[in-house]
Parts: sequence; C-alpha cells; structure tokens
Amino acid sequence: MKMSQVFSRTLREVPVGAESLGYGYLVRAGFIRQLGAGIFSLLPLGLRSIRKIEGIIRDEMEKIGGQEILMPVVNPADIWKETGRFYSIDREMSRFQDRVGRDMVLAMTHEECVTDIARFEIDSYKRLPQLVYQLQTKWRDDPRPRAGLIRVREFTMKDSYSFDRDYEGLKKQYLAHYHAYFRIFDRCALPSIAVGSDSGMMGGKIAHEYMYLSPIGEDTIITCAKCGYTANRQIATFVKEHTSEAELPLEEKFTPNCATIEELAEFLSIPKTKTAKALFMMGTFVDSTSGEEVQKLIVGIVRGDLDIEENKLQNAAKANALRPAHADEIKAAGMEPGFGSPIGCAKDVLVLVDDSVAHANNLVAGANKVDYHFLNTNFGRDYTGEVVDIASAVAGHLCSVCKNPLTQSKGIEIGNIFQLGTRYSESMNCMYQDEGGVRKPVVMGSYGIGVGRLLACLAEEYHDESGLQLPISAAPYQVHLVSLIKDTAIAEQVYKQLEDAGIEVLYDDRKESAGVKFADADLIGIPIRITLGNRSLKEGKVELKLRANPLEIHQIKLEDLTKDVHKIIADLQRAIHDSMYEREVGDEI
RNA sequence: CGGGGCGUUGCCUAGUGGCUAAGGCGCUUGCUUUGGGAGCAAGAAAUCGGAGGUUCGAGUCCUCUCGCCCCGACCA
Repeated sequence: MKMSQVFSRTLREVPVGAESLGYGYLVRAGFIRQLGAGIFSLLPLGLRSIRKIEGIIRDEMEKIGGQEILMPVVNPADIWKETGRFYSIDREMSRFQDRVGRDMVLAMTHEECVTDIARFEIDSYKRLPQLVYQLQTKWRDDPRPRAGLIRVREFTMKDSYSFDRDYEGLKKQYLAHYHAYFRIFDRCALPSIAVGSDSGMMGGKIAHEYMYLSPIGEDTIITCAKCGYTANRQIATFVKEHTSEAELPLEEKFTPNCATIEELAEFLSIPKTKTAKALFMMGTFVDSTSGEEVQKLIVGIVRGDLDIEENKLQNAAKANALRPAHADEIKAAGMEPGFGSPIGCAKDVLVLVDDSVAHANNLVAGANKVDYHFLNTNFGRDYTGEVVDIASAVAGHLCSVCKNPLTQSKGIEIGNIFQLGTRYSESMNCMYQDEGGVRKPVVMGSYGIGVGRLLACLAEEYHDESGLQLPISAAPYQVHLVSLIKDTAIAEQVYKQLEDAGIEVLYDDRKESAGVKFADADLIGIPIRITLGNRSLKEGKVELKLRANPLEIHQIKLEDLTKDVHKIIADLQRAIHDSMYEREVGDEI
C-alpha cells in the first residue's frame, strides 16, 4: 500500500478525551475514529490489524472443531421471552418494534438464536457433539463506555457455542476452549491469565475469564502466589478465621456519633472484628415466565472488618438487580440506617448473613435506633437469616485453598468461557434422543472474545513514547518502506519486489521530509522498517530497523533484501511462537 | 442514573461583556529545502454545539437542551 493513498491520516496531537496511551496512539496513527460514545469506526490500518487477530481466532477455533456461522444482529423478541432474558436483562439490551409492532431486540449475545437453530438441527445423539462460532457485531448499550476500544457499546465479538449430550462432553469442549484461548492470546503476543469468574447473566455454574493485567483494568483479580488460585473478586473466596466464646446477654448501649464501624470500634475500644455491619439493598426479582418485577429489601450482614461484595450478594439473593436502598425503605422495614441490624426487622426482608458473622459470637450491631447499638448480638439467638458468603476478598486475606496471603491486581477482561449446562436447552426445548430413545436436553457451553478490546489491549501493552509497536501477528503491515530518495523508480522497484515476494508493505512514497516520514513510521509502528536513502544506496544497500529495537541498524544488500526480510519476519513470528507455553490445567476446571 | 469537567476552523489551544474572534499544527498555491515532525511568501477555512433570555452590545452572563470525557453506580 502506498502511503500517499492511505485513507486515514496521522495526527500530531492527542485528541481531547484520549486518556489511555494506547487509545491515543490508535487514534493518532489512524487506526480508529470515534463516532459517538462507545462507537468507533475502524479505518484501513485498524481493520487490517483486526483482520489479523480474527484470522488467528478463526484458525484456533477451526483447530478445535469450530464451524463458522453468522447469526443475525436483530432477533425477534420471542426467543428471548422463552428464556426469560427479555425480562431479566435491563436496558443494556436495546429493543424496538418492527413495522407491525412485533417486539425485536438487538442481540447482545446469541444463546437464544443458536439454541433456536440447534433445536431444529439436532435431534439425535448421533449429531453431537457440535461447535459453532461467529465473528459478529454486538450492540450492548453499556451505561459507561470508556477508554477508547476497551469498553464500547458496539464491537465485534467472537462467540462460540458448544453442544454435547452430557457434561463429560461439555467439559471436553470447555477444556479445548480453555487452551485455544491461551493460544489465541499468545499468538497475538498478549499476556493473559485465566481466572475463575461469575457467570452473571449467562447462567450456568462454571466460568472463567481471561484477563490482561493492566492498571487501567476495571476488574479486580485475587491471586494466590503459592497455590495458583485466581478468581475475579466478584466470586473470590478466602478464609474467615473466627473464634467462639460463650454467648453473653444482649445489651443496648448508647453510642453517640457512631454511624460508621470505625467510629463505633473506637468509641467502644474494640476491634472491628467484634462488630457486624449491615448493607441495605433493594433487589429486583423478575419472574422469568411472566416478566413481572418484584422489589424486595435485602439486608447483607458482614463482620465489621470486611466489606460486602455486591456481586456475591446479588447471587446469594438470586436477584436480577440491586440498588442501594433509600432511607425511608429501610425505616419502613423497621431498621435504622447507620444503626441498622436485622434484629426486630420486618418479616418480608431477605436477610443474608455472611459466615464470618454467623460463626462469631457477641458482635456489636445496630440497635435500629439512632445513636444506639446492641452489644453481644448472636446469630441464631437474636436474629436469623440465610448463611452465605458475601464478603469481599482483598489482598492480605488468606487463600481458601492453601491459607497463603492473597494478592490483588487489576485486569481487563478479554475473553470468557461459560459452562451453560441445560439452562437454554431446557427453556427452549432443545432436545436430543439417546440410544435408548430417551429425550434429553442438549448440554451447552458459550465462549466469547472481544476482538476490538484485544487490539486495544495490545496497544496498551505495545507502545513507547513515539507510538505503537504492535507484534507482527497483529500489525497492519509487516514492513514499512520509507523512501528518502528522489529517484522514485528505485523505490517503486524495491516496493514491487517486496510485494511480489508476498510481503505486506506500507510504502511511504509521500513528498514529505524525512522527519515526517520517520515520525509517522514510529507512530504506526510497523515491526520492520526499511529506509531507502542515498547514504546506503551508494553501496547498494538499504537500512533495516526493528520498531521494537530502534538502536540496532542492519545494512542489507539490495539483492538480499527479499530473502533477508522473509527471514526476519519468520524470526519475529518464531519469537512469538517460542514464548507460547502449554499451561497446566487440572481436572478442577 | 448521581457527581465533576469540557464543547471556539480538520486537530490542539487563546480569548472573564466592547472595534473585523487570535495563534500553532494541518490544508491550498508558488519558490527554496530533502536522513528525525524544514524555510519564506500568499491564501482558504469558524453562524464560537443548539435554543431561548439578560444587555445599547454576548464566544464571554442566565435558563433550558444536545454531545463528549472523567469519577461512581453499572457491566460478560
């Protein structure tokens, strides 16, 4: 490609709003342009990178038996009503009516659609297992798009769906994805880890997220350095140590100006572990067949030194959504904000008690009266509720597997895999007959990768102060040919020679100064740069530099150019391949 | 959805009630230059996000509204 003809141009300055460096470079280098909040166009350079990444994904999906399909973005709402997600998913899914008033949705994922297809195609165990995948546009009306391509509303997703006769089969396909995903990220040269995760709106039980660790990430990952336990904080567990002592009588105590646990512990001169705190949330519960919504007050109780993990709370409550409860809603249920506890609360309140509290004695808790607390509250004696795990794991807590102190880090979710089970096949009647003629629900899995987000993460990982340095597997071109000579005939010839040899070349044929050309080459960051200048050409040579290693200059004879470039490309590709490694995966997945 | 910030030419900015809205980059034309964002000269390009209001006079003040960004809520 001749640079004089490239549709996009480069920008000298970072446009306003580009906070993260990688995003700023993707815009400056002309890979992407923003149309609206969380809505981007891919320009030729950006699309070439995306196509490279998609190529890797396709390759790895085919290797594990995936067959590519393409499902529609617009779905009739009927199938979403069948699974209940038409009602349970909030405004993140956009809905509209067609010309005759039928409910339609913009599918934000395709379990419903693919299950609808599968219930037609699959009727016998002989037609299982199956694996289909697609690369398709998703629209998710995210309330908070941010950081360029990291979190957008419209994006391309690779989603695959597996169908098996039983959980053994599902486990196989899940494991195949587990490895394939690592191979995909490795081939893109993006460092990644897999963490245990919440299944969220997908349903099902077992799920993993793939994370690119980055300080700009929005997810918190809890890790044990000793045994290798990793999990999203949303579900991470930890050891809650407790001692038991004889129960003491309940006692009301005047505790002025003690609305927080810190103030209370200081006022009473007790450790925070001897207190219990309450979090009041209003939960929305949706009937998945009628779509009827019910609101219910939820009280979460956790030991004073811990915090409540809202995701765990929502799961424990089996609520579709949570929001902080208003003061009047709390009071209406017989409790007092700031001095609240479930002691004496209304019957219809859902009380969820963390095991840290359920297994402790004589905790100080709110007396549901301003400026008063109870001393010596005991779960079971003074109040009841469901015992659950709703506490948030933080660095320093002990690993629930090996009791080693946990650490935490920030990550960006680049992919996820879910064992769906029969959640969709049962609600949509996707059945097969086994050898004995017994009808059984197909066992499903669902697996996603955000393609644009992957590129965004690569831009975060690979850049310096001059621009991008994308790895050769994801860079839009392999070679950037910078011509500084007046004689265009020679440059054209070198360009043609490289292209004819099957090398992807971006040829800077513009009538610009050397400085401009070099600056743009650095910005776009094609891995290999070849400079045609009078200095070297006098000796029949050209200069070659690697973007990642700008200090090392190679002088290459013109007649060896194609051969040498092929070798360097192969070396760069091999370096990525050599850094891949097989990860140990046990049966615990 | 709550809190905060910002909308001035293609991009980045200046402009705190007063003359024809200023500069840098980019763009066009000409000449010069050609190994790290060149020089000189001449140009084009802005209904100052939109609507309403206050005022003799509004980019500037007020109200409403739209958009974008950040923090939070949220989120596969």
